[in-house]
Amino acid sequence: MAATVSETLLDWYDRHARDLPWRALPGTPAPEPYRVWLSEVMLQQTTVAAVKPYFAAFTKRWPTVEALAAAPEEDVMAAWAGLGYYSRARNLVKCARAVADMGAFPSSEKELRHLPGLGDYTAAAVAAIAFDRRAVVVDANVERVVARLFAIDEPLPGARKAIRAEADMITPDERAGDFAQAMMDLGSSICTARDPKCLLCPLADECEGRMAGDPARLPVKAPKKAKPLRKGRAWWIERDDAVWLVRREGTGMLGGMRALPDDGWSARGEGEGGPDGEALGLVRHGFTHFDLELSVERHDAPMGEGEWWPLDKLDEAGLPTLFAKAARLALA
DNA sequence: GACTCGTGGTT
DNA sequence: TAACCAAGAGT
Repeated sequence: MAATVSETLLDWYDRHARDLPWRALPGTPAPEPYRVWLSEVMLQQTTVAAVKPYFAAFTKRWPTVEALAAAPEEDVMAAWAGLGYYSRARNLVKCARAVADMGAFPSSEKELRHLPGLGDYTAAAVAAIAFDRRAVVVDANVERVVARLFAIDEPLPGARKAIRAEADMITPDERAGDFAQAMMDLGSSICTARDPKCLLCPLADECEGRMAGDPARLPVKAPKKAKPLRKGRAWWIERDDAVWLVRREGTGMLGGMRALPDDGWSARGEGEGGPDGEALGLVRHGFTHFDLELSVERHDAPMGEGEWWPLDKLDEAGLPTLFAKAARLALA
């Protein structure tokens, strides 16, 4: 009898699994749920290479979910600075505190799904990887592998329902966590978005997309809208070897993060004016749905509520990358 | 379903 | 180099 997709893939995973800091190698006990959850949240829309140093820093500073739950939110936000999608950090604290109150992470996908910051993907991933529960784990890798394996021509996001149904069909009752990670390893190393390495693929013989002749065209996606260019201004206010920093509003762009005072470019398309200062230069920064050209200007008087932050400790301020760039420009 | 929400690496 | 892309969630 021919091997099933999951058998073939798990056999491949046993031989080729990537060794990652948050992962147990095949055949060894599952990692602590805390580490699985933390890594999965960090990995949302974020590359493995970007996550590694943050995962190391977080687990060293906060070794348990209880430790993280006891941390001031401000410290967690600053530690997250540079990783992006800052609502993840806000929800990380909320979730840690909820779990600490519960006593432990719940083990079912349904209960996990109710925790802040855990959507369909992350709830399924934690249930499968940390608790060895059968769960259908669907991320962008799985979508791509399944769309090709079954030659699903319907464009995303409409195809999600069909993709999930096929993923459910091939998810095994045992080792669902390894199966999920195998699908993601396959998607990131072999069944890549562009130029898939079909000659190395363990599933090549049964891949309908490959048989159809052009697997790279799958999954079909709707064209993206062009990103507009917004312009804004930010002020570098320096006094006695310190700079004036503010904290941004709790939600929205870079919400809850320390920042330079600015003209409100994020809330509107254009800034709201403000005092003229000595021009220090322009910072270009790309966000998900627009590009920003930020004019950094020197000013002398504090603006709004904020704090004087010592320049020799600026690295610890937790500035998101946009403002870290602006600071670099001002100090150059 | 359509938008918002970061960043850095790859092609 | 501009475009594309990455272990998505919340509204």
